Amino acid sequence: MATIRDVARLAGVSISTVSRVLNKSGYVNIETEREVNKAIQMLKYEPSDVARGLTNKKTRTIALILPDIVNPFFPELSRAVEDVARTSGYTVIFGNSDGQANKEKAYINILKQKYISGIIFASHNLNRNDVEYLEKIDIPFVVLDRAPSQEGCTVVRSNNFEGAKLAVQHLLDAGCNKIAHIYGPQEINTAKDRLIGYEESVKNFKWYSPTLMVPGNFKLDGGMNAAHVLMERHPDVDGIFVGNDLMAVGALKTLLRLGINVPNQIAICGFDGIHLAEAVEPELTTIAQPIYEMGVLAADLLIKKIEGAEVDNRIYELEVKLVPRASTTKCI
Amino acid sequence: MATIRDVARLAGVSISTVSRVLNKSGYVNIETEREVNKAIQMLKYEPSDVARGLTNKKTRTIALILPDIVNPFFPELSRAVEDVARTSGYTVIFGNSDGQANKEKAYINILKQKYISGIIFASHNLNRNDVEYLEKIDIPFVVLDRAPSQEGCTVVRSNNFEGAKLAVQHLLDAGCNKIAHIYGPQEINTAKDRLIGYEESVKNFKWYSPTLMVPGNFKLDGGMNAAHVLMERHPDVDGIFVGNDLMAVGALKTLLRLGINVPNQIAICGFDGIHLAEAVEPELTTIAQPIYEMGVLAADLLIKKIEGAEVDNRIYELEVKLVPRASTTKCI
DNA sequence: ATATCATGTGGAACCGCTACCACAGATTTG
DNA sequence: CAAATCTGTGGTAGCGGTTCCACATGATAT
Repeated sequence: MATIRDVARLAGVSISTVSRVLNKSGYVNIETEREVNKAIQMLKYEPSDVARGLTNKKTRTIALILPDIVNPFFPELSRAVEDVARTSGYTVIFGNSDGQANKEKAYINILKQKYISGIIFASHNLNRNDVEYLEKIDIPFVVLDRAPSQEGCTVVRSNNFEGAKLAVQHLLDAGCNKIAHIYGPQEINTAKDRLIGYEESVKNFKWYSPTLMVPGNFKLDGGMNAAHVLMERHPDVDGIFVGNDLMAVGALKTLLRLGINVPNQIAICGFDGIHLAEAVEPELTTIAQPIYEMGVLAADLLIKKIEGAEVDNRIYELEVKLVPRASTTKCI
Repeated sequence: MATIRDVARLAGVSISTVSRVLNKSGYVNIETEREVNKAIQMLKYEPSDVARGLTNKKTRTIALILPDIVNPFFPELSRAVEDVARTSGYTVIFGNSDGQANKEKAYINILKQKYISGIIFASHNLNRNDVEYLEKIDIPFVVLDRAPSQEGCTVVRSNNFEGAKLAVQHLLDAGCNKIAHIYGPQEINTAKDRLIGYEESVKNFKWYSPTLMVPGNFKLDGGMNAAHVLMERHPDVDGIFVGNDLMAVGALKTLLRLGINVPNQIAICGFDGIHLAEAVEPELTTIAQPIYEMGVLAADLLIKKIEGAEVDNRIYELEVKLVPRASTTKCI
């Protein structure tokens, strides 16, 4: 591994000069620059990121902390982040927090020691303290989905409330007359917003009842169980808006097993827009979040912050989109 | 951020001594050690990984290069790698190569500059040159699934050949009398092994014909298309062994749409054991690879190599397991 | 009693790079 | 024409660690 000294020696200049051409900083004679570049080529020299990191306190590495990469929402998001990072010359470290605050804290610490350039938190548990700490140690960060109570964060998310209304409206348009909702853990903001959106949309219907809202855990089995509960409580529902696609697929399974025709007897609409929704039969209608775009935006914002550009510390809200598929297309 | 010097000053010793207690190297008086530790605690000191990296050429960071994290096989694998890494004090960088050799090369270069400690390649395109290069620059690595032609690599994979035989046998046991196979890209070793396993198992049956083998791309749509092709060619098949779960789910979709009863008219068996197989209805019988264990093993082996332990450069082959589910459980 | 060795500690070079400072000659400026 | 400014380059002090070497004791061996 050639070092900057080797290049300097070969080019017959000082290391300062090499550093200058490397960083395009300060004055360098065009001739000299050519010589240096020639030497760099000959030695196949590449500056050590680690040595740079030591002086700069920045390592062109960003971290992505998410609850669990196995949850199908996150791979696509990660892909987006990695794509942006790579093309911008960054590298990405990923960590699973399982939504546990201590794992997150531990990661923050490790990342600090590594002079990580910035962090993206996906649906996590940051609190005021964490935010203050991150600001104190001066690590730029962007939050996905969940806005810490404290203002002053850059947050990327999509419009869950409107999405929920969209879902209900779609089910109504599809001819449903009694629409239930399976909701996710209420500690999670997105789940809450979707629940509120549902409630708001249906509360004035005569058929509305609070018992139409059944809790789930945002996972497959949660959706399966919730659908069972729902069928016992309200055998007459003919439409279900499920808080996320994973649970919606679970609910679909339950209904199919019960011999219920989807969509003709009961229509289902999910939320998220993950690929899984297209894998099942009938394919799942869903309110699609622009997952990839969210990842891209988060990564872009983070990199802007890292590189010192002014970034509004506000909530960047992206629009969701109804994707109608077979699970809500009743055949007359 | 406290540095080692701060600790030394507070403890009233030299930085050499602090370094010694940090690394438990050399002699340190038990008293002194206590003092130093007290100072470390008081200052909340944590050594900088970057500075350490500069001297050690190692950064307690491993990289995981995979084709595409969006492919449902990889999140689980990644999770395993990250779990092991974290508990061993390592951090993981991940990169998507899309199976493109140039992206892989680019990553190797970047990782070298970052003094990465080691790399795990998942189903990638390493060739002799790459292997030689990695050995030359002395970066430990482990390969998943695909063994580069050159020997001397540590490879983790599962027994795809036996798995395929298991699948065929299971379909036969389930009462199938004409079994087709949808296979994956033959550049991929695993796909090839599974195809060979299939062929070997069925070639002596009178119903066997090479046209029972239909190509797919290891993706959902590939499975869908292949199933169509198959149904036109051989409307009388009553069992399909599909080269991976993703395509199997696609095939299942096609069959269901054609109004074919699965498993009664046609039974389906996939390969991989990804969660998706349980999300569909009927649930998919599959030959499960121990995905998580493979990740754990790969990470363990890599870390052993990094830390200088002797690791056999051989193929570590794990057993697959038949997981019978509804898609092959014919009702009489 | 002297040589040898295990124990304990500090000094300083070095890892590879950046950035500040100093210096010198060429150009501008007032 | 002296002063100020621009251009171009080299020297060197860090960044925060690790590690080798030197040195001082007290204990053990010969």
